[in-house]
Amino acid sequence: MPEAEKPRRAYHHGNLHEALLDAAAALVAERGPEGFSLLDAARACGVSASAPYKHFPDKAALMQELARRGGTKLYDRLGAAWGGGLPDAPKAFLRLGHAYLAFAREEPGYYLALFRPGAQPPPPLDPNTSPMGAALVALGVGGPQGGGIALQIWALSHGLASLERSGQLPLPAEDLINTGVARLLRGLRAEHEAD
Amino acid sequence: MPEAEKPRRAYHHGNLHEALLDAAAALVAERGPEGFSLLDAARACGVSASAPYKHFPDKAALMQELARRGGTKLYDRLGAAWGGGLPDAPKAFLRLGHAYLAFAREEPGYYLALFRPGAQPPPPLDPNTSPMGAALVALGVGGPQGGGIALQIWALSHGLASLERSGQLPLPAEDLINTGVARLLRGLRAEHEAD
DNA sequence: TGTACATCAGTGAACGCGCGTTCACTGATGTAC
DNA sequence: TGTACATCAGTGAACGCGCGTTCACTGATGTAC
Repeated sequence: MPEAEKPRRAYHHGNLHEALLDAAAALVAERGPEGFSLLDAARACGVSASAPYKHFPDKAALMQELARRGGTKLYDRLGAAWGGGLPDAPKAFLRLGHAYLAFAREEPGYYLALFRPGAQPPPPLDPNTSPMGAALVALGVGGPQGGGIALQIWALSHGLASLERSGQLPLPAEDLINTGVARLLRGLRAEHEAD
Repeated sequence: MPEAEKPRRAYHHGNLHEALLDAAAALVAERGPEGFSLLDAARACGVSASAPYKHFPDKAALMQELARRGGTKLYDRLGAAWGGGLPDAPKAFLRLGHAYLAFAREEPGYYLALFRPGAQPPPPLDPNTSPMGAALVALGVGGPQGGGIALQIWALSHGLASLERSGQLPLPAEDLINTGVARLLRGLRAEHEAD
């Protein structure tokens, strides 16, 4: 295998579209949403300031696409984690929480882009705009079933991810997910047994 | 009462310092942290662009002060809500969750300033920088006691507040706090009974 | 009570900067014959 | 296989803008005598 340059990007860079999104995700992860510029992204790709306009109509469109992809990525992870709810709900919910946490950790750029303050507020649980809502609905666990247990697990995971990100959690988020989800489910079961 | 102009601000505006912080809080609530300029705040106060520099060394200092005050406000609310843990822990924890939610709703500017992404990550539970940590420690419920039950209630409240803010909650956050906190505590109790 | 003066919160003009965006262009790629 | 040409992803100079910040200033306030 002679000349084993993997990216092998030509003069035309090959894939500026993807490279810009990757760069934007990295910059958002570093500096927060709104904390980066299109020129930063272009510089990170080694390309002139006007090059991005061949791939996105403007900066907002790039951010939007970043959020859209973030939604898809999260959706995929959650769907895989849920695994049809097998072998039982507690195990599946636990995997859901961990997958959520892992996404926030491993894809901070997409995570922040997805939940950036000031983002257009999507209609509640519209599968096209609210990725977690879409995931929950698709998984059949969205809405008020179980008195909102899915939403509580979601909120717990989201809250833990957010607090961990800002360095305010003195205990491992993993452990808090484990016992937290177990407690929520146990509490729910106790309600039913009380009937 | 002749000339009943309440603010009665003189030429020297009276209290630009406070007015700037109020304006900043309102602007952050509208457009998110980083989404406003010092000139916007000055304009909102009907004052020239350079006037703020008589009260804050620079923009960052204003933001910092906003976050500091947000911390104090939250701390006060939570302390009052906890009420010494009376008459019992479940009721006190429930009030804590509701107080947290109310703060995010009624003081969105301070809430966002306090948890803005990219804020300097404070050392875990340092009472000087992590207001919720300070509150929990001061209340005697911080740290790993109860397997982190306080942290889970905090994360649940934070997650619900955050998701409500972005319009992704199809059920009332109040109800989800009520049943969520009850479930967490019931689950915790069940753990102890199993011993 | 009245005058002189220090204080200090405001003004407004000016600056340098980085950003988002445009535009005419250029050079590599891919297709038609 | 070779040439002609359309395509299109890049360049780089230029623009207008709002921002953060500075500076010398001005006018109201408060205190000393």
